Amino acid sequence: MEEVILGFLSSGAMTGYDIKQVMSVSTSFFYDASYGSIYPTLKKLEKKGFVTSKEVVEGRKVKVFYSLTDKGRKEFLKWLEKPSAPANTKYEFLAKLFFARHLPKDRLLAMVSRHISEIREVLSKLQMIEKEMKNHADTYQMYTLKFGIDFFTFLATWYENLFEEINAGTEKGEETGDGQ
Amino acid sequence: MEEVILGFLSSGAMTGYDIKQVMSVSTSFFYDASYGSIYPTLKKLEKKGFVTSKEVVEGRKVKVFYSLTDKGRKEFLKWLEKPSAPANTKYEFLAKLFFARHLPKDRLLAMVSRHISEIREVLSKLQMIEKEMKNHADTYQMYTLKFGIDFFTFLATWYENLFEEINAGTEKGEETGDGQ
DNA sequence: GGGGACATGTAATTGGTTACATGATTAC
DNA sequence: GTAATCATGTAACCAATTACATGTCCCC
Repeated sequence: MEEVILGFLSSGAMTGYDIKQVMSVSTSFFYDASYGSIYPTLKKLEKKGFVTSKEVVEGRKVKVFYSLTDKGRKEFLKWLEKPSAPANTKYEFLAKLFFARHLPKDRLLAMVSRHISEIREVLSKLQMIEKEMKNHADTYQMYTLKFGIDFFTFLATWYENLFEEINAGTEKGEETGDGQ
Repeated sequence: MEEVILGFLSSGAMTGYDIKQVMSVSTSFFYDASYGSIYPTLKKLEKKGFVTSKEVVEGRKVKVFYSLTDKGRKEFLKWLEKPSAPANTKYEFLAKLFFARHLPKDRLLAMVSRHISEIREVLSKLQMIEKEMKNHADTYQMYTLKFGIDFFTFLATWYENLFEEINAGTEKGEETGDGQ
């Protein structure tokens, strides 16, 4: 988290609020944070000397802008090159699929199709963002968006296949639900 | 987490150690936990009345077996049908890709290929598990494994494409690295 | 004057990890 | 006899969320 915030600040001073806004339209599908995490993290980063804050008065409102220090930039670049595991732990829906033998098939099918429509929702949101971002985002930011779109497309088709397979099983009259 | 443990117990009494073992060969790529999480969770579940424990003496060793109560089974089934978001937050490598403009391209390419080989490692591990599991896992457990294999295959090909695209860009002599 | 977006923050709690501590059993 | 794995657990710590608290600005 700390490093991601440094990353956002690497293209200029921002407020905590700004960071949250930018996150929610650019990285939220693979990296998100709440205000309750962002603000304290910024203070922590300041204490560590990775960022500096500047209060800017706008009318009678005071905004707090944070900017990277050299030390902070170094820290960020160090993080950037550090290898990171492909681990993608905690996918709740899949955990449910793992235990799906305890569910009657009609309920399971309902769950799967619900999941598919949620995936499709995210997908269309990402596609809208992609259109808006085109031009004023850099190549790599577009790649990550592309990843999101490709990934959720993969998910949608995967679960559509799953639906068909389960459905085919049902028609043949397999065992369903939880007798225990 | 609590519910996943209930899920494991739904097919019979197990020790905390057993749960961890089974997890690591069946769900670890989408759901994992440490002993320091499993044991306290089991005690918590017992306090809530979702499981009961039984100490079984084996030689001079004492194993603690946990089993589901009716209340626990109900809780588990309730969880199973509750909708869960497709959110897959915190994918560190993608966050790094998002900020990759700060990296010289050769370093980025090295990172990507490193990531690809880590993905391939997970993939071959999953394929081995699939062979072992075939027959003594149920349909749905095989589906989740299949998901893992398909997902990591997707990742590998996606990043291989990315590698080629970045590489093509380099050859044309694009801007590289971080001047700041 | 009320609702929504702007803007900043704290406190309580949750959910987990890592490291530590301990001891038995098995296999070499 | 010693290393690996089996087996259980606790304490310290950490990262992050939710809920709360406060207030401004702007538009209808």
